[in-house]
Amino acid sequence: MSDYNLEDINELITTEFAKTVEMFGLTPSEARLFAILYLVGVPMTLDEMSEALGKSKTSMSTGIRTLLELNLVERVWKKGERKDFYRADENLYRKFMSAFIHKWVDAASRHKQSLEQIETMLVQNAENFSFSADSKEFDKLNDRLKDMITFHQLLEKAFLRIKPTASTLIDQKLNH
Amino acid sequence: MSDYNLEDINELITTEFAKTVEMFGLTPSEARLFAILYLVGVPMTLDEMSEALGKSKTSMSTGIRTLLELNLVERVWKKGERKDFYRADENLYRKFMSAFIHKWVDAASRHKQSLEQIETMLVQNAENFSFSADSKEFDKLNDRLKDMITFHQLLEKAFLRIKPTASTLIDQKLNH
DNA sequence: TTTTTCATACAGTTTAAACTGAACAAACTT
DNA sequence: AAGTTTGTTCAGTTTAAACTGTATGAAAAA
Repeated sequence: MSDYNLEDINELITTEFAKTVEMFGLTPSEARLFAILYLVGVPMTLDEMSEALGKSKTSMSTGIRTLLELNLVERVWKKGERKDFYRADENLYRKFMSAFIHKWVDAASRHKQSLEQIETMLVQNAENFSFSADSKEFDKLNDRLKDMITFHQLLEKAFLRIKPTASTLIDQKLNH
Repeated sequence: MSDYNLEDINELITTEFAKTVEMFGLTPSEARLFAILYLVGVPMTLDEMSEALGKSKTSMSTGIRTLLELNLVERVWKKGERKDFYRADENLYRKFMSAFIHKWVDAASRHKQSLEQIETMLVQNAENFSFSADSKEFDKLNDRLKDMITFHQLLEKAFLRIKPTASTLIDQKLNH
């Protein structure tokens, strides 16, 4: 039988789990940081993370800030301790889905608005193009813009439909 | 009234649309390439793309290959033409959702399998840890592994629920 | 108050990604 | 067959991202 020690296994799990975290748009470093934080389970200090990842404290500081902004990690206060402690939330699915959905819906919505503004602007300037060789190009652009805006609307809806709680999925299972 | 020419507006739309495409994990260059391809509407050659983006033909070649692999772009054959032509599919939503869902479900599934293998391996070596100080660590790891695997299962399901056709969304609208 | 301990800003360095031009190979033209 | 045209490979370069160490400031300890 192959024999691994727990450290090796920890390493294997971290590497594998980090890959999934990367899917959510995090960099390899950020993903690995989160993976370790989650696997360790107990809150860690910047120095401990630095030690665990073999990277500078500065890197940990910036990395943890990203994770904080995404709300994937939280700072915990410990009595009598001066250092900051951070821990990864237990509920992986809820946290990731919330962060992910929020980020996407938000971006899709903003980009849609921008395109709508461009469309308005284009239509306002319609006369400038209507009597020239640009007429056909104008029509095509207008057409494409409408398709893009529809695309963004569909994206928003699709991502909003993903419920950030696991319970919803279980409910649906029962309905089958 | 502000006056833009069509070229400026084209530029605006391209830039804005590319941002959305980037959300799907494409690099800024790839996203911009797709945006132009979509906006132009007609199939383009590598040289035309190179001209339109102000980048080398080599870049276009590698960029278009990525888009092809994601199935976001297709090669079209033109009678009497020696050059390759490429066009972006009309149906944005369907294409992007298909590509996206496939990529994600696939990755989630693979990573889940890896974690399951590690879990099996861990349990097989359980005796090695049961009588040592590692016992508690072993339990924690095992626990974490189970949570991760569940997380991956939920991810798979959640992404599979996103239908890659807009019609589904319309149907749901009617049911309200 | 002075000293220590911590997190973060910043400038400089290292590392990785994107990009380019020359060379090549395959397909076509003459 | 010889010469073009076209897409891709590859080595080298440029550009951008990641990372580090020193410096700074804030908070706690002495």
